[in-house]
Order: sequence, then structure tokens, then C-alpha cells
Amino acid sequence: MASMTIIDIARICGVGVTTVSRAINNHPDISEETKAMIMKVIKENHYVPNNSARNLKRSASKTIAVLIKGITNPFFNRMIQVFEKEIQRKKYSFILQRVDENQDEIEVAIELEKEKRLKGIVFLGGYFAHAKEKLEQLTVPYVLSTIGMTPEYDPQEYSSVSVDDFKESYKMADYLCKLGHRKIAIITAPMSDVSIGKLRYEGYKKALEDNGLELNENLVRTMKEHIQSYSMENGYVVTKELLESGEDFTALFAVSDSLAVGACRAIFESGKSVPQDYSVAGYDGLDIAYYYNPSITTIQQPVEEIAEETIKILFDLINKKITHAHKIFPAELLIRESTIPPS
Amino acid sequence: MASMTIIDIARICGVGVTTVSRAINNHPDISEETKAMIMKVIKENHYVPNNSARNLKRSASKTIAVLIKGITNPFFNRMIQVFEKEIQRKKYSFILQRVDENQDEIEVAIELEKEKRLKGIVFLGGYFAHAKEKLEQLTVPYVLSTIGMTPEYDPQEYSSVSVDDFKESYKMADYLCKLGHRKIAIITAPMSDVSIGKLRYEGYKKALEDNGLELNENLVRTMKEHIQSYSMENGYVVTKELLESGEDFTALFAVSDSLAVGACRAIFESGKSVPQDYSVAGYDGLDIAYYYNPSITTIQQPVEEIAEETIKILFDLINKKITHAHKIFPAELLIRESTIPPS
DNA sequence: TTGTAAGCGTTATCAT
DNA sequence: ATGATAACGCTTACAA
Repeated sequence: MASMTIIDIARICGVGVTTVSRAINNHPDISEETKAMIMKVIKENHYVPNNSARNLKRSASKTIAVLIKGITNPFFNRMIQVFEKEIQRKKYSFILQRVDENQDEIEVAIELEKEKRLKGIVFLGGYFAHAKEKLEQLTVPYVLSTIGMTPEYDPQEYSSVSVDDFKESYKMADYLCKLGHRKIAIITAPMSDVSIGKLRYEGYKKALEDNGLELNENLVRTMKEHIQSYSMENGYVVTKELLESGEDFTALFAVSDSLAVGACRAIFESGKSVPQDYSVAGYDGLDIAYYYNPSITTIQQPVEEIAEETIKILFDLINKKITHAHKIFPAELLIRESTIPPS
Repeated sequence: MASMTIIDIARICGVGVTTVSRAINNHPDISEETKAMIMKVIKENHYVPNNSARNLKRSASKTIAVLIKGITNPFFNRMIQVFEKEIQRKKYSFILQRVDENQDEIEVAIELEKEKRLKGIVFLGGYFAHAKEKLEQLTVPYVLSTIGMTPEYDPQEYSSVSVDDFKESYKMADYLCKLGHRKIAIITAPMSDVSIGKLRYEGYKKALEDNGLELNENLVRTMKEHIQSYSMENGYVVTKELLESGEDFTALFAVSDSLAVGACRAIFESGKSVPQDYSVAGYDGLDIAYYYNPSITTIQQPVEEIAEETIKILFDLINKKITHAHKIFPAELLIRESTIPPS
């Protein structure tokens, strides 16, 4: 049996399609009894409305899409939960759309906006170097959440919520310096990265400079491009290489907690220990940084606040209360077992 | 300016809509030059076809959806990558749809099937206790991947790929027994769970029995319902409670690696160590089990093979080569630093 | 090779 | 309160 349509239901009920539509969509102009009767028939016949037809006809829907670059990142888990909760609280529905690493998030967004008649979009993660012309095709409000934006963009033209990656990274590197470390290695993004990876590296560089330390290029290590970025495996491989290079260092700053975990394992396997032989610091404030052994010193981003503020700004945009906004949250340096003064 | 439609493009190009459609969809019956001209106009005007309209009109599309319960689970990351790769290799497109913990995956599937004219569905994760009547509304082939199915279902009526959770869990518990442990605690799913959590618990029970060990109810701990299931935090909280209960044990089997990580941290915080004071074992074979300190003994599921076989079966179903299939892969017991004989 | 026109399954407009 | 009917933007017979 082919799939039921609204017409079949109308026929079975002996009413017009409009009435059925009214019943489905909770319209006021319908008597309780006809509605109940129609709903009963719908249940019995397992009728499910076709969303494509609905979206096509509807001029606007109350839905927000969250587009994530790299859904794999545990850092986003908590944020997604908050997004979902907040969006539902506003009586909007919520679409989570994953964007592939080599897919253009703006193109996905443009397509989705048309397909689903979106009211707003949240971009989560990734870099953001798009032609202005492309951005302009997005006719609904959007907010960049924890995304590093290239500085060439006019801040008047978009909205964002994040931490100050430069400052927070500086904070961590400065802490390591103040601990007495003078040879501090870093695992960061390839220099081609224009986003948070770059900002975190710049913070490290500045902290070294301010502490009178010279930058040793041999201690600046970048993630392997062929391995999942910011992953434990990447941290492991890069650290192994660093250790084998024989270059001397006493502390290692990995720009994500996952990288730090991989780094620790590489150190253990070389017969050394953390923090006695090497201090290791991470970034993000993931659960694993707390549960790891030793627990890992990190920069904890206030994920829930970031997510809440993202939604708040998005709805202010939707309701035309504002034209743009940028919110920067402070992150917290959590000092744990993995970092001590050099021996 | 309102959004462009195919009619606008046709008008601008001075051709009919059919021709534009042909250009968009790479149809053969169109001259190279008109096609090039049309594509140029499309680019210039930023025309993007409306997917809802396409899906509505199309009778069938070449797309496969993967529905995941709990996208948060790192165990699925690798699988998703494989799914995507394999599906693209078959020239099909791929939709990843997250299903909320308290959402009914079958309902989502039914809706999506109509909306996107799916060719097939993969269900990933979660339990699976659905009314047969509901399942029957799914008119396209589907495969359950790493899902525990309630035994009441007729295996003739569905397809699945997974490991034998009972057997693999038995393997781990048996290994701990053979190591000499006689007081083996377990962290598992609440008894209401009918799925993998139950199977893994049953394997543990049987192993104890076969090794002449009596089951101590006080050593059977279940995850907290209000905390994310199978998470590090859950393992941490439950283990803390276990340690504080004063009940004696020498080994702890956590039915997921994340639980095991949380368990280890709870043990460290109580001033004890792993594996000297307590052996800890996990399940799944996540990266973190290897990178953790100590590295964690686990049951490694062959995720890539499971994912590949899932797609293979799905396409065999689509091509009507088979009516159903069940594939069970062996998993591997990886003995690492976290388990030693009791002292 | 190209164009015209008939749906796809809804919702919205306008009568009744 | 209810129903006929015209869109929504696209693909696809069928004609030319």
C-alpha cells in the first residue's frame, strides 16, 4: 500500500483536506469532536505528514539550525544540550546539522535555510574565512559560537560568542613561565590555520616574549594534517616526535585537552613521567582533563554560558532588538596535577 | 529580493524551466553550451534549488540515512566516518540524523523516509524495543548496527551487525577470574535495560558462575539514571559510592571504557591505585583506553568492520539480494596495564 | 535539443 | 466550522 496522504485521510473521514490540515496543525477553527475523530483516523492509518510538502508550502517555520563542523569534538556535547534546551524553551524546533570537514558550512546553511525555512542559524566550531558575498546570501540571522573569525571582517556585520583565545592562551603560557619553566614546547595548529589555532599560538608567543623568553622554533610543533586535528592520536604522534628529536624542554602546552592526553601517553612510553619530568597543560576544560591521571591543568571555557548567550543573541537578532553583538567570556585557568615547577 | 526560483533562472536565460532543470541535474539531453550558459547564470545569481520541492517531486532519491541515538558517544565517531565513506563510494548521499535520548527512533525514521525518499536506513546505538506494528511502517530496508535487540523479535524480520555482547563480556569477566580475582565488582546498566547493558551483565554473571564464584549483589552497581549513561562522570560517581560502601573487592569491570576512566579517578582520589589496589577493566576499545594512565584493559570492538558490513548488508537488502542477515563479529580482549592478579 | 504542462502533498485564501 | 482551490518550486512525461 502506497503511503497515505492528507487526501486519503480527508476521504476516510468524509471531510475536506483543509479540515484535516487544521486538525494536524492545531488550528483554532475546528470543533473538538471533528478534530478528535480525524486524529483517531490518522492514528489508525499511521498517517505521517510529508515534511517536504509542508516546508515547501509554509512561508516560515519556527526552527533554528545548529551547524557543527566536526561533530566528533566532545567539547560541543554540552553545548548542544544547552542549545537544544534553550531553543525548545522558546518553542522553536531544533535541527542539528553536521558539516563535514571539507564541506563549506555557508553553502550548507544557505541550502538548509531554503529547505527548512529557518528562522536562525548557529555556527559551531571550525574556522571562518568566507567570501563576504557568500555570507550575504544568508538572509536569516546567525551567530558564530566559539569560532575564530578572521579579523578582516567588519564586526558590525556579524555576531559572535566565544572566549578570547589569545588572552586565555597567554594566561596558560604565562602561568607556565611564572612556574619557572624556560623551555616550553607547544603543540598547535598548522600555520595555515587562521583561526583559534593561530590565536592560541600567538598568545603563547606573546607570553614568552613578556617573560623574556626567546621563541625556540624547534619547540613549536604542529598537528599532523593527515590525522584528526586536535585528537589524542595527534598529540601522541607529535609529542613522540618531539621527544625523539632530543630537543630539551620542561613543559608542554597542548592547545586542546585531547592533544594533552596523547602527549602524556607519549611521555609515559618514553619512560618519563608527568609532571616530574615534564609539565603538561591542555586547553578547553573537557571532562577527560579532570579524570585523566595525572589530572590535567587546563583553560576551562564556560561552555554553558557561551551556549546560552549564543541563543540569547540569536533571538535578539530574530526579534530585531539588535543588529549585531559580540560577547567574550572569560575562561578559567584550572591548575591541576600535571604542572609543577621544573626540577 | 526574494529568493530565486528555477523560473527566474529560466527567464533570465531565455530558456524553459526544463532546460534549467536538466542543467542542474546533469541530464544528458542538453547541449554543452546551453548548459554552461545556464550554470553561469545560476552562479551569478546565487540560485540554490529548494530541496523541499525536489524531494517532494522526486519519487526516489539515492540517499541513506544513519540515525544515531546519543551522538555524544565517541564509540560512534569512527563508525560514522566509515559509513560516510562507504555510502559515498556507492554514489549515494548520506544523511546523519541524531535522535534524542527520549525520542522514538522509529518515528523519526518514518518521517525522514517520507521527507527524503530514503533508500535505506542504518540505526546506530540505543536499545530497540519497538512495537512490531511500528517497524512495519518502515517500507525501506534497514540494518541495526551495534544495537541489542530484544530476543522476542523474529530474526527473519530484521538485519543486524554487532559483536556478541554476552560472550565478549564473559570473556572479560572470565579473564579477571582466571587472573585470580574472586571479588569482582561490575558497573553496568540499570536492570530496566533490555539491551547491551543487560547482555554484558549476563556475561559477567555466567563467568562468575563458571568460575565457581558467588554473585555478590553489593558488587553489582548500576549507572545513575540522572547522569549521562556510560559516561566518565557516571563511572566516577558510582565507583566513589562503591568505595565508600566499604564492600571488599579487588577488580572492577566497567561495561564501557568511559565508565572505567571515571572509576580509575575515583580510586585515585580515595588514595588507592590501579592496578596495585584494584584492577579495572573497560569495554569498547576507545582510544582513551589506550591513552589513559594506566592504559586500560578492554574489549575492542572491530568498529570499522562492523560499519563496513552494515553498509554491505544494507545494499544487499536494497538490491534484493537477501531478505535479512545477521552478522556477529568477534571482539578482542586487549590486556593492558590496568589489570593484574590480586595482591 | 528544447519547451509546455501536469503533478508531488501540503497550507493558505477565500467562500460558504 | 468547513470546504474548494490556488499556490509552494521542482521534476518529468509528452510534444514540438
